[in-house]
Amino acid sequence: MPVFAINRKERDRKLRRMDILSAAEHVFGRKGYYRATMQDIARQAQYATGTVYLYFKDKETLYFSLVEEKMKDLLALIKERTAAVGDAKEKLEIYLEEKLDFFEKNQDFFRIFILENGAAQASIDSRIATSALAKEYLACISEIMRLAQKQKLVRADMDPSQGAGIFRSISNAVIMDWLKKNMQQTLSLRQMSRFILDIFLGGAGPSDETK
Amino acid sequence: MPVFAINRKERDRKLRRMDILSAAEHVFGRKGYYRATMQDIARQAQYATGTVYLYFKDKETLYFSLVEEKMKDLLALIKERTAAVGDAKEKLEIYLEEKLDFFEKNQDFFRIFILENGAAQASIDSRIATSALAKEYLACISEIMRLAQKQKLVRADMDPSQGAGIFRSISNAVIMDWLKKNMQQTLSLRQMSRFILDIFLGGAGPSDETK
Amino acid sequence: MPVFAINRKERDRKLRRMDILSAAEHVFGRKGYYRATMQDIARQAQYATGTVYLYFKDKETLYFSLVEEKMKDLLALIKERTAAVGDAKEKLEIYLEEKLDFFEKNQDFFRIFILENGAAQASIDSRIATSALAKEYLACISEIMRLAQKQKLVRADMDPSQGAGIFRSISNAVIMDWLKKNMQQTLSLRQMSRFILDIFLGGAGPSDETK
Amino acid sequence: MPVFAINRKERDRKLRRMDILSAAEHVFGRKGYYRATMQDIARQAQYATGTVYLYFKDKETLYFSLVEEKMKDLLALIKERTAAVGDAKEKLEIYLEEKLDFFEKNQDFFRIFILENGAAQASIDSRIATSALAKEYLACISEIMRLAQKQKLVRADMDPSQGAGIFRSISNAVIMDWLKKNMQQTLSLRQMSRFILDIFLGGAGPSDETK
DNA sequence: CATGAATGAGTGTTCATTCAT
DNA sequence: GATGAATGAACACTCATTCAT
Repeated sequence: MPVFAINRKERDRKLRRMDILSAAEHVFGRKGYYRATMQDIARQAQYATGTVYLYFKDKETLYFSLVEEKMKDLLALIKERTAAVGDAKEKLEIYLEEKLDFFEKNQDFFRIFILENGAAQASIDSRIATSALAKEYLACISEIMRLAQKQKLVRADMDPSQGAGIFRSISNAVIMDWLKKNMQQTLSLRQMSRFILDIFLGGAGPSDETK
Repeated sequence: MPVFAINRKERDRKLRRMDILSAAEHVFGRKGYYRATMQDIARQAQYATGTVYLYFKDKETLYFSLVEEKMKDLLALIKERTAAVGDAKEKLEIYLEEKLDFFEKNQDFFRIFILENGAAQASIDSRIATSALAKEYLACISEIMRLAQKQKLVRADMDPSQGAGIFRSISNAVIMDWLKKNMQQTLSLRQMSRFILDIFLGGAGPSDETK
Repeated sequence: MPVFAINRKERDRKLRRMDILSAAEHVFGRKGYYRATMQDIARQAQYATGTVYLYFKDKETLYFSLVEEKMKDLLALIKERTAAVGDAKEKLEIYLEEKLDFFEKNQDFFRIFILENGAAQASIDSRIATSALAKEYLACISEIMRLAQKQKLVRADMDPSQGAGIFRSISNAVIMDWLKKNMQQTLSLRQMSRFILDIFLGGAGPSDETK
Repeated sequence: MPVFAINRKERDRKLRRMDILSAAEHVFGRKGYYRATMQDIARQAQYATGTVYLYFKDKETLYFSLVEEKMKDLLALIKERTAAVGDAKEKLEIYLEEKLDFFEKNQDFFRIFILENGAAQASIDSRIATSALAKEYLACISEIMRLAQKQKLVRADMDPSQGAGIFRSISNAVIMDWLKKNMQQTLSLRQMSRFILDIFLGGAGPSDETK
């Protein structure tokens, strides 16, 4: 019984934690870090202000927990599904599909992700710059990039991490574009996967067929 | 003589305004909008707090003046130099060179630019989203993109504004990369121009020569 | 029990609100609106600065809440007690007694009241000029004045609202005088009621008996 | 020549001082002491901010100089004209006429005067409370009041200073009323003189004729 | 554990006053 | 003397964080 009780308690605790993270995602995603208040988030989660502090030490911790956990989910999905295949092009396709699916379902988070990227890269706010997960995320793409070079899918004279940065940028740009143009959601974001890969590998120049 | 005096006054006023804008660029570029305080900026400019308010109505106005004026400078450079040529590829090259030169000289501002881009795109903070200049900037690249399509430089089945977004993303990614890796500044950023254009037009796949 | 709990909460909230209003009365009454700081008031109420803002949106709101609520109390007393009688002279007597009693107990507020009157009449500060309550207060006296004219207590050739203004002025002058001379409080202010009425109705000329 | 020069200088200085006082009257009269800024006043006077400080030590001094000098003018007029007559009633009439004339010509100042009265009486702001002139003004009316009692014009059982206070209050109330109702200025304020005196001496009760 | 009232440090902004020109 | 740009102290208000209930 005590075991069950503890389990229930822990489970409940996790549920509440998730409630708060969801609320935080919603609020941070709409207002950004500074304009979001802890009260906004607590209210959104239907808890009292103080309750949030039982689950997260402070605002910053809440924010980074959110970013880290979402990124971890995404990264886990990607790693899991790409691990199974050996072909670099297929890995890139899977990576894209997972990412697009993920952000189609987590649009609030995409806005956070974009800003966080910017802030991290610009090294404004000490913050995430040092996040292990952010590095791992980059490393994961870089790894695929290296493989792609070995398989002659990607030109050899390119720093894999730079390639990863470019690949990520293009996909982010396309997601952003989709978010703005496709507010009505008639078209699935996932369908952009092939287009992104084409652009990344073949560029925006006229397709080979035209040649 | 009074005419001179007036000129001197106006000139001095502009100089001081520039001092403050420079300080703002420095501080906003390092801390971001919210963590930067008006005192930080005043101190950086070696003025008293109140003095800043003689030149800018409030913090927001200071920030947007900075963004707008820098963007205007950049846009003016680009427009002026691309206007002279008719070839789309050459236009893209010039665009890149100007942009790279500009951000090599304005690294603090690049960080602001990136964040502002993110915020604007994510529609967080009403802010610049509606900035006429930001739109003009986008429109300028879109225009070149349209021309590039007409000249068969870029595939026809691509929304010009999306193409512009992708082009901008790639160049930003490369600038970011350069900023991080090239802190020692041994390599001129401008030299990345050709690389970026290659990637954009030809993709990251193996170069044609290898085929 | 929950019902009780809610009642207790609301009651406590009202009590705290009153604490703050009392402190505000004290401080505004001694320093006036502009020289009083929110910290003064918070300290006087033995709260932190921010606490005041939990009960009042801003300084202006606090000030006007104070003025309005006190005026409402006074007006309610007067209306309630004058409603019962039909004789205009008696109404004026009751009005005076209530007003004198009220300001004897609320001397800090009398100072605010006087200044507010002045500011409102001088139309300096947009402020209370439009206060519904201030108008109602005036209207209430004007109404009595009209009745007094019908009952031949007051000369017919006088604008009731002007009569009300004069009546109020005389009573304020007497209260002011009492406040200054009677700091020791040996004499009840209420006892000036008959004197004020005599002056208003019969003037400061020699009494009829002497004729 | 030097004598003339000095005279001219002094005369000019006095003129400029008057310019500033006029501007101060205008601005203080419309905005009140705290909301008026030294820049408002300087601009109104068409001088630079610093110039005001060449003539008045600080804001408070400027304000009190204004109040004192205007009051001195009024008081001088009243004293001069009442001195010539021996009849108390006539003195009161003259007093009223001068006061009404004065405030008809100095409506901005009347607002200041009213507020200052309130503030002084309420002893808010240490300020004028101790002003010798304000006391002298009161003393002057009190003196007339004493005479009026000796001449059986005013009932003997009334403190002269209180009588003065009441007399002043009634006249202020009437001026206020006139200012509000007579914005179009069709009726001269001076014509209210008899009415005020009637009210003060005979009260608002039905006139003797009706008896 | 949950609550939300209380806290008070921190920031944007104003404006009386000074002083170099 | 006149100017008005510069100063910086002062204040209203916000919000992350705490803690008594």
